[in-house]
Amino acid sequence: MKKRSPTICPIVFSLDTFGDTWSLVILRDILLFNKSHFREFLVSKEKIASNILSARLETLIDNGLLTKEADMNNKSAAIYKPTNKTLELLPMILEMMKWGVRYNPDTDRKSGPIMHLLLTDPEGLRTSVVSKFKA
Amino acid sequence: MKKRSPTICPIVFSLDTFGDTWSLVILRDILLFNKSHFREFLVSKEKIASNILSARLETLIDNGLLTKEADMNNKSAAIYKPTNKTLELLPMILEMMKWGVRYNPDTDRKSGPIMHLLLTDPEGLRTSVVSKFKA
DNA sequence: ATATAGTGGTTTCAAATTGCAACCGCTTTT
DNA sequence: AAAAGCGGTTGCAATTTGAAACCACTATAT
Repeated sequence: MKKRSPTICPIVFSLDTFGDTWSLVILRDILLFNKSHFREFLVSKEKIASNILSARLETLIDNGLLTKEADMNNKSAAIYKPTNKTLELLPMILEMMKWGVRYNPDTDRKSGPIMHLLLTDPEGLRTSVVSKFKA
Repeated sequence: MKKRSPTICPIVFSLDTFGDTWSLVILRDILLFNKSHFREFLVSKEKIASNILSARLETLIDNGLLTKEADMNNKSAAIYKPTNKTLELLPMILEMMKWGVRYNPDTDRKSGPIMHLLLTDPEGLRTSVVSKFKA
């Protein structure tokens, strides 16, 4: 993943931190779809390649957005979790989703409680995601 | 710029629409720094190459985020303007900026009224940007 | 204990994208 | 008539991506 030099612009900083094709897809899977394992990220509809996934997880950890810890139930398994830095990204992610729903005619509006909450009570959705990981 | 297939996910839709390395930098220059000409985008600190700029402007127009019109003061000049679709992206952009300011120690917090407004009255900042283009 | 399947990856390599630099045609200014 | 401004395009090398195969280790089933 390409990097620009240190920037004074908050937008560019954000783009350099998570603004590639895959990082937000991974964070979505973690924050909204309760995924935490390498293999789970591989099977999402967007079909990320395992080498790319590996690289992105590494930069997300380097950027302080994810932690990696051992799964105590399975020595060969790793668990990826969001940090506070990532949870504080939720307002932006929810605004992005609102915009996406508004302009993407293919949006899956009905299925699942997430889309419904997004449109009726986004702040409630945010706090419920946060509390899921603060627990 | 790479594209994924039609998606039901609002996040992926957003990423496919403006989620590359340069689109939000261009939109920032237009929305916040009052730029509208090709040459103006070229001289921003991030140093976008002219061929890439050309390609991005084209996809932004194709995606309905920009319009291109002739500059009546100069036959060889073009003016790029944001659409409503872009103005509705401001909530997301402002949340992205808030997060960037919070986590980027290099952020230029003092200079210019934008950073001050972002932290004290983001909604006022949003409406002032909108009215700038609705006028 | 032995084989099978699950886990988190790495390696290889071709194809696509990016980025730099030079160049271009048209218009406006001097 | 010359020079500078405008919005680009072209050519090409370097980087990044993506698909597929492969791998070492762990856990499970027989």
